[in-house]
Amino acid sequence: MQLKSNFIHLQIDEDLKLGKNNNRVHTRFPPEPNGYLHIGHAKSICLNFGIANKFGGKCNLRFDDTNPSKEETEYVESIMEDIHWLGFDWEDRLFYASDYFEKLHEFAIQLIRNGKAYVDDQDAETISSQKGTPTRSGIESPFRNRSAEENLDLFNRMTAGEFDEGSYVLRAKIDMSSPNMHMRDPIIYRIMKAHHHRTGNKWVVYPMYDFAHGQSDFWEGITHSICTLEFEVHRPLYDWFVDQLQETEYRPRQIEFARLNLTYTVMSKRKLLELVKDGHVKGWDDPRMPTVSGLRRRGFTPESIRNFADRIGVTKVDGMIDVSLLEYSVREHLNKTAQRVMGVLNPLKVVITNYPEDKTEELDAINNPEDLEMGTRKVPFSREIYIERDDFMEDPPRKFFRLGPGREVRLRYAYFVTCTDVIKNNEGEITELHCTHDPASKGGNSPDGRKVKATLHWVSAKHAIKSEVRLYDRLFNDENPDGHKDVDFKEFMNPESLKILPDCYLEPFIKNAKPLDHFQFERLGYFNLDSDSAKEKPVFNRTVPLRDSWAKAQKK
RNA sequence: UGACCCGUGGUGUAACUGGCAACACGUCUGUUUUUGGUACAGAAGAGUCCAGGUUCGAGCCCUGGCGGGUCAACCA
Repeated sequence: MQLKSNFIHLQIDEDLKLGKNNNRVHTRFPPEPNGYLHIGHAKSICLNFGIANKFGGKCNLRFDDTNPSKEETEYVESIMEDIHWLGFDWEDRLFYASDYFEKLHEFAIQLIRNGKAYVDDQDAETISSQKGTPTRSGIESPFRNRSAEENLDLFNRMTAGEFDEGSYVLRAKIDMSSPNMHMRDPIIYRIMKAHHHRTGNKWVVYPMYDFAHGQSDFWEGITHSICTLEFEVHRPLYDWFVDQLQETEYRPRQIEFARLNLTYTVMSKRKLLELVKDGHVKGWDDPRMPTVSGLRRRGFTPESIRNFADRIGVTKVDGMIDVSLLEYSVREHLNKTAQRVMGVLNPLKVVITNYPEDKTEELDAINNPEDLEMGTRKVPFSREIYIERDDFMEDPPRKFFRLGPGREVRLRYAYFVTCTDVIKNNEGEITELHCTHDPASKGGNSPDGRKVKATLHWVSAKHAIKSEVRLYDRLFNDENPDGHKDVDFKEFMNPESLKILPDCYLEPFIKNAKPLDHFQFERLGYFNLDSDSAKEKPVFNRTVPLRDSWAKAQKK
C-alpha cells in the first residue's frame, strides 16, 4: 500500500536533499514499559516503522526504562507482541535505555568535569520553588557553583548508595532565567533505591528522561527522533545535550506530531491503568479497551489498524478523531475477508408446518460474496428453525420489509416461507411462529419469478450450536471523557458497554473456529471467537455491527 | 501577563518553489442486490479564525489581533 505523505516525510525529504547524516534515515519507537500499548501508540508505530520502510531506512525498538518504580517485564513482553502483531519488525535492533546506564553515567561525569553539571543538596520542594514559573524566572541554587571536585565526590557517593533517596540530585547547569522551564538547570540524575527490571539492584541513581532520550538516539545513530507535541518544549534541552556529544556532522533531530485523540475514549496510560487496577474493565485486553491487545481480542485486524493510521494522517494539529472512522476501517477489511456464517442472537422459534418432521437438507451457502474463491459450505435445514426476533413484527409499520402475519420472505439459501400463525403464551408474548415453505423455491429463488422484499438469516434448531455472544458499546458516554476539569472521567462510563447474550444459536460451521478467527454473522456484524470459549460453549465478541440503515431510519 | 506550537466543509487530512480549495469518513438521493451489508452513481456542505499589507494574483509570504494547546513531576 502506498502510504499517504505527511509533513514529517516532507522534512525528511528536505534533510535528504541537503545530504544530512550521509542520507541515512533511522527512526525508533521508544515506549516506556509501564503499561500496554494503545491505538495512539499504534499510530506512532506505523509512523516510525512506516518512515523506515518508505525511505529505505531502519527503525529500532527501544524501551525507555529509566524509572524502575513503574516498569515491568510483563509490559516489555506485551509491547513486543503487539508490535509484531501490528506487522512491524525491529529485527536485531532491540534496545533499552538501560543499555546506556554506564555511558550515561560517564557522560554525567564529563559534564561535571566541564562545569556543566552540579550536585544539589536541596529537597524537591525547594528546588521546585526556585524554578520560578513560566512567567517569572527562577533563582539559582546555593549549591550551583561548587567545585568540580566536590561535585564529583558527591556524585560518586550518590552512585555508591551513601545517601537516601531525595537527598541529592545531579542537575545540568544551564540557565535559571531561561524562558523555557526545561532549561532551568534540569535534574538529570536522581537517587532511587528500586529494583530495575533489567539491571536489578546494580544502580541507585537513575537518569531522567531528558538526560537519556537524546543520548540514546545519538548512540543508536537515530536521524529522526519522532515524538508527541508535549515534548516540543523539551527540544532545546534535547539539542543542548546532543551539542555536548556531537563530534561529527551526524546529529539526530527531534520532530513532534500530535498524539491521537479518539472520541468516547481515554488514551492516557495512567487512566487506562486505573480502569484495569480498579476493575472497571477485565484487564488490559478487555475488548472495550483502546489497547492494541483489547482491539485484537475485540476482533480488529492489523490491516485495519494500519489503514486507520494512514487515513487519519500525521500533523501538529491537536484534534479529535471520530471512533466511527476506526470502525469503518475494520468493516472495510473484514467485509473483504471474513467468512460468512448465519447466527441468531435473539432467537424466535419457527416451525415450517409443511416440512417433513425427520428431514434434513444440506443447502449450499457462499462463504464470502466479496471473494468467491473462498468457496461454499453446506448449511443444514430442517422443520424447526430459529430466526431473529427483530425480523418479525405482528403489526409491521409501512417500511418494515421483514416477516409478518401472512407475509412471505426468503430464508437465505433455503426457501420462501409464509407466516401462517403466531403462537403466544399467557402473557401475550410471541413464543413461536408457524410458517409454510414453497418447496419450489429451494435455494432461495422461486421459478415463477416471484419477488420477496426481505431475506432473513436463520439456524436449524436441532443443528444449532448454542453459544454466548458479547456485544460491546463505547466505554464512555461522553465524547471527551477526560476533557472535563471538574468531573472525573469515570463518571462518564457507559453502564451498558458490555451486553452478554448467553443463548445464541449459530450454524454448525463455526465448530471449527479458532480463537481470534473472524466471521461475519450475516446481516448482524463482524464477530470473532473469544479466548474465554469452552468446547461446549463458544464465546463470540462482536467486533462491530454492520451498517444498518433500517435501524437508522427507525430512530427518526 | 513569558516561551514554544497550532488554527482549511460536521470530523480528519490535501493543495509541489503564491495561480480562483481536493480527498476520505459522515450526511442526503437514487441504482443494483438471495445480507435494509457491499458495490455503483449523484447531491448538499468550507471560500481557508479576523484585520491589514506585499503581489497582476495569497489558504500558502509579512504585520497585528483573536481563539486553542503545551510547559512550573527527583514521570515519560
